Amino acid sequence: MINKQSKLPIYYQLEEAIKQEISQKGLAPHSPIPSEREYAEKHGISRMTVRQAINNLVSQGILYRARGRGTFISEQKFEQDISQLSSFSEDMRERNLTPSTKIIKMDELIGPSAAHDKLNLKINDTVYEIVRLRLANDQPIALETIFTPKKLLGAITEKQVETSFYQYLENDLGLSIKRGFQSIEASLATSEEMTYLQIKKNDPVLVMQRTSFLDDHLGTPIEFVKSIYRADRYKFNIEMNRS
Amino acid sequence: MINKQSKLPIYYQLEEAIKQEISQKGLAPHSPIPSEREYAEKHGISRMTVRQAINNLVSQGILYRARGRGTFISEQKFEQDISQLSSFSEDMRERNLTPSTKIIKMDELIGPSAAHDKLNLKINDTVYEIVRLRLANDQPIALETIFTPKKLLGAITEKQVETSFYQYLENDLGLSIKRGFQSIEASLATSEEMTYLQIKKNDPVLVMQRTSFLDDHLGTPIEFVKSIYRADRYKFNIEMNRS
DNA sequence: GAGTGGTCTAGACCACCGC
DNA sequence: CGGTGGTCTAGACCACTCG
Repeated sequence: MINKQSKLPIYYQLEEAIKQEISQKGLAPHSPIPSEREYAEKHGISRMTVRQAINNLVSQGILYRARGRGTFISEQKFEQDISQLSSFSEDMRERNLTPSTKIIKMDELIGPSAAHDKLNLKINDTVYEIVRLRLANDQPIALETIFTPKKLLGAITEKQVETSFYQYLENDLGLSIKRGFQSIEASLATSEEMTYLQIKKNDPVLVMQRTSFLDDHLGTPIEFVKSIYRADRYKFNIEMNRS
Repeated sequence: MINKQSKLPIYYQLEEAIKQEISQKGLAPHSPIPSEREYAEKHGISRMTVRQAINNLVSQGILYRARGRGTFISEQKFEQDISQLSSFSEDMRERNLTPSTKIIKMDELIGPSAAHDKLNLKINDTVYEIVRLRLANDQPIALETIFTPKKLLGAITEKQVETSFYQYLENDLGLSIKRGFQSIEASLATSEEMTYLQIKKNDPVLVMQRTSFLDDHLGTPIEFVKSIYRADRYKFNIEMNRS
């Protein structure tokens, strides 16, 4: 129900109410929901407020409108599922695998480097270099090298990067990641990579490089990471929109 | 200027006017634009209408708001640039390369197949199988096999798939593609692939598989394509949002 | 305190759809 | 035709930011 005294905006309460209504009644995709005027009258609110709630649900891909006909429930979930920038740990959990990590190396880099470039840093800024072997269900999947600026992280210990680096940034440091740019190519493993990943000469690997940026309207780069994935155990899945 | 007699909505005219204002005055990212009340008064329209225009520009990533401070211009382009589902031709042009195509094979498949599964078809539906070698600046880049349902395309000729298949679907058939789901993995080329791509044994390749869906609220699958890319000449670039 | 965006109201007219 | 979403108005009060 809508509570006009609540600190939460009415349109937001209505959004939640509509979402709940859909899941509770188990409404199927393409079933109509009540009209905007019905919602307005039922809750004693303005139609414009109803529209704001519905607009948000439409842009979340939960509803769609048809002029002259009504508002309907979208095809399930699909539209929300546009693939998100996700960490290795999140990715593995989504695949119903248990992620784990072995830290190989932790260093500090000073002076010019490719990472300084990618992270848009000055020459005398310090960069952490963290090399981790990532496993799923205890099987090696990827060898990952993270570069991240010391001035944004402060002091870090091995403990803090033993699990999800994104989780550390977001939950412990309160940094919010907005977007990432990544490239994916195929290659053959180097001998060091072969050792850690337990693969043979001429086994192909996927090389993913990513730069992630903060949600601070300056788009500050927060990490540059290069990951080598075993091609026999990993495949990228991406959902994309057109236009 | 805003024309209230125009058939175009006022908010849309204002959107265009603001975009033009930004590019004409060459306003830098993070500069403020006039307040909502200023726009309303200046054009003799309601503030809610101004808000609708600005909301649209915000969701297009052109502007951002800051409560109590104002509305500002976003960091250039970046936010709009979330990578789009694009065809080989579009992709190559974006990389300033000239795409071309050699058709290797055109067939019709009947009976059960992996493509029938991916395209959600019945057993006795006919599927076109089109194999094309894709080149950029006359260098072979990818070997591409498209599966697409005959019942949605009708009769097709080699001429029609000599250039961009997406362009053919969209411009000639008036079909609108909404989204695609793709996977990317690394592999070694088969001997047939090696021949067409002019690569050697043990040269790695990228294998991309994609299913594309129409914008028809049923999300009808319109193509399943498997492409083999030369790893030395091609790399996927993807921009993604988080949360 | 003055100005900003965030929310909300109670109407209105329109174009479109299906019967 | 009646009902729908699409657009628009002319106000209002709020929370927030900044000088």
